[in-house]
Amino acid sequence: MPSTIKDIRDETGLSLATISKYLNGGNVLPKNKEKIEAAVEKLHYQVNEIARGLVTNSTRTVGVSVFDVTDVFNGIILHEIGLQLSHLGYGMLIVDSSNDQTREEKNIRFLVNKKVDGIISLPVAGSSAVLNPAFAADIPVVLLDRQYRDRSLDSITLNNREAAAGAVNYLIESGHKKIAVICARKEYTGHERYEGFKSAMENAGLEIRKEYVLDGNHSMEHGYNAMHKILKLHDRPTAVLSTNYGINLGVVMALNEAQVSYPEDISVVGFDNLMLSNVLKTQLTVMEQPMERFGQKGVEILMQRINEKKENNGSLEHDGHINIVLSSRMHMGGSVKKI
Amino acid sequence: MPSTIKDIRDETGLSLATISKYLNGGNVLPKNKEKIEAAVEKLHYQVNEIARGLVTNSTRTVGVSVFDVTDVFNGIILHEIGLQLSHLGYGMLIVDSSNDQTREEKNIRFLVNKKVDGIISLPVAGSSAVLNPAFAADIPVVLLDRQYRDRSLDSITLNNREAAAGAVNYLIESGHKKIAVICARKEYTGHERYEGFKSAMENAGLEIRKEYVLDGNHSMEHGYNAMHKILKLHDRPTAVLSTNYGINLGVVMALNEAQVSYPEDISVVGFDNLMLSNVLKTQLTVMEQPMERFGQKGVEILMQRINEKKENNGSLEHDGHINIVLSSRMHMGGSVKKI
DNA sequence: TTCGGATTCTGAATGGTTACAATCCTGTTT
DNA sequence: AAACAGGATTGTAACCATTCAGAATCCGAA
Repeated sequence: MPSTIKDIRDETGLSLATISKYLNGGNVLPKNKEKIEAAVEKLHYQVNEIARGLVTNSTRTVGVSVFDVTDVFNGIILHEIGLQLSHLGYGMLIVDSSNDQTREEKNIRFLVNKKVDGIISLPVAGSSAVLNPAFAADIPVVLLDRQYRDRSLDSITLNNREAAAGAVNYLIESGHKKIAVICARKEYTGHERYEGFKSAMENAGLEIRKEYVLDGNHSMEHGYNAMHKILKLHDRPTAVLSTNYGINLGVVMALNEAQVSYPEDISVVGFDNLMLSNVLKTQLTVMEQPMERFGQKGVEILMQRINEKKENNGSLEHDGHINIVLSSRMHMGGSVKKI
Repeated sequence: MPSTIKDIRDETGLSLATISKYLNGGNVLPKNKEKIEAAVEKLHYQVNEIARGLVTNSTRTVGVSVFDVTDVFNGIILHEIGLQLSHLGYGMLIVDSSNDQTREEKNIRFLVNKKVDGIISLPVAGSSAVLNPAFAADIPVVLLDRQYRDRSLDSITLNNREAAAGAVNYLIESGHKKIAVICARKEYTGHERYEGFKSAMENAGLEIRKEYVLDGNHSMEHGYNAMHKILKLHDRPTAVLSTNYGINLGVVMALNEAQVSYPEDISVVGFDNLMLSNVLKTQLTVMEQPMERFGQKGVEILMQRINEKKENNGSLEHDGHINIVLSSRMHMGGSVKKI
């Protein structure tokens, strides 16, 4: 039903090659250019991307694998990636692993089958072996937010350790010594941030008390429960570091519910603001991630790899990997008291 | 680099047609079956979906257009759609409109260009004209969550009016007469829910006071500000209806901050629970949407249309449209006081 | 031998791109 | 003025990986 390049040929009397050339930005005589344009207009012609993809061996589509679509963080990054890609005329095929590595493996295989030009992965974690099908097919991959411990790959991550350490140092400078952390050590970023917390405490010669380390996962629920536990301690810390947005939310809810106010009764430093910031009477002091930069840089590096591959005639090899480490910045709220 | 069906031919000595037939489930002699399987194994052959798509004129990909990827509601629905599609061997091409109709129009065009087999749209709103390219290309479309006012299309929606009316009736049965609503009348679901509120009030012969209708958008911020406004009224309502999850969040935060407790000081009925439910000491009574059903039904109806189209060999015509209206159910929390 | 069902093969088709050959055109040389 | 060089434009035909009618072949039974 939709018109093809052959209809344009019949309409203009030109050859397929000439039309194709013009459609791809080549030079043709002015009068032919007009003929083609008129025919395209008249027949509502649109290039068939599938057919084009078959011969050029490229789909102008990148696969994006996320560990959890329902996560706000993922949402924001997807948004930015989609924006960047659409500027470049690329589409994105999104697959969701629901934090399940088996699913992730299937998803990667699926993307490879769909012949995506590249893959951006916000990995579940675990082993980089899930990416093997992509490597076997010479499809460039860029990691976002998390890295693998067993293999070095192109990646964009946050300076998680420095960020957490910075937050802790700020608390220390403000006079705090008894500092608790609500964290998720088994998650990649959670682990890194805990390590940052730890080294800052150690550098300052401060004790890390066992009951001040509330380990769980990056969720509102964990933040809420952990904060309640902290409030019940006979020897309360004077400050708390929350290592994730979900945890922030839970912390604030628990504080409100217990009618404990910050920074008067306890100081809080969190990670990421998002919509929370619009609502609180006293804004939280948080380490902010440059969310949009994740998406932008991810697309940028991936495109670089895709182009390199084209120049190498399809072979994907380069020496070494690009690891971009984004800086967080401290957003000053009013949730830390000087003591 | 990856092996093609021709490599299988060279390996087995069979013809392309026979191999293709077997690969698509046809009958071949046992010895040939073995040969093919061995060759496939040896060469790691995978069908090239692009080439197959070119000739079968189907991509086994559906386009999903969402009004905002960063919205939790969208995230959950995407998750479910992805799950269903992957069971069927379909992929999803997600495009994000950021609540911008111009972008939505571009996105639809993009999906059409990518030759998706069908489109599921959680529309921004406005005019159904944005879908014209899809109709022109005979691509089936199913609407989720929202409908257009200017054209009837296949859709899955919630019984928004009944849901809101049910919530209000429950408040009325509990003895409330002064009921406020925090809503978003310019959004599709918000409008419907407000209408439900209105008719329930009118049926009960209750007055809708202007200062009890807090109109804005479906956001935490609006819920927060509106609740604060309500608390400042000299003649406070005894109950509040929140028409959206974001609003719920803001309402709870405002109440906590003002140290007004529910249901003692004021009763609250909301929409949707999500992670909020894990956290509150007193759970909110809410109208719950069957989120997963949106995704499931959406995929189901779309597949039905795709198959109908195949049977009609390529023509997309059917008499009438399917409108599935999902029922919400009331989740009893403890946020409503009998008075 | 013939018939007929099952299987296999041939070759066209899908909608484009692209290397290379052919043609056109203009300006320069003889 | 004719011949020619050479760059720009156009056309021819192969190719991409697959599917699918329809023709050809095979094989066992009658």
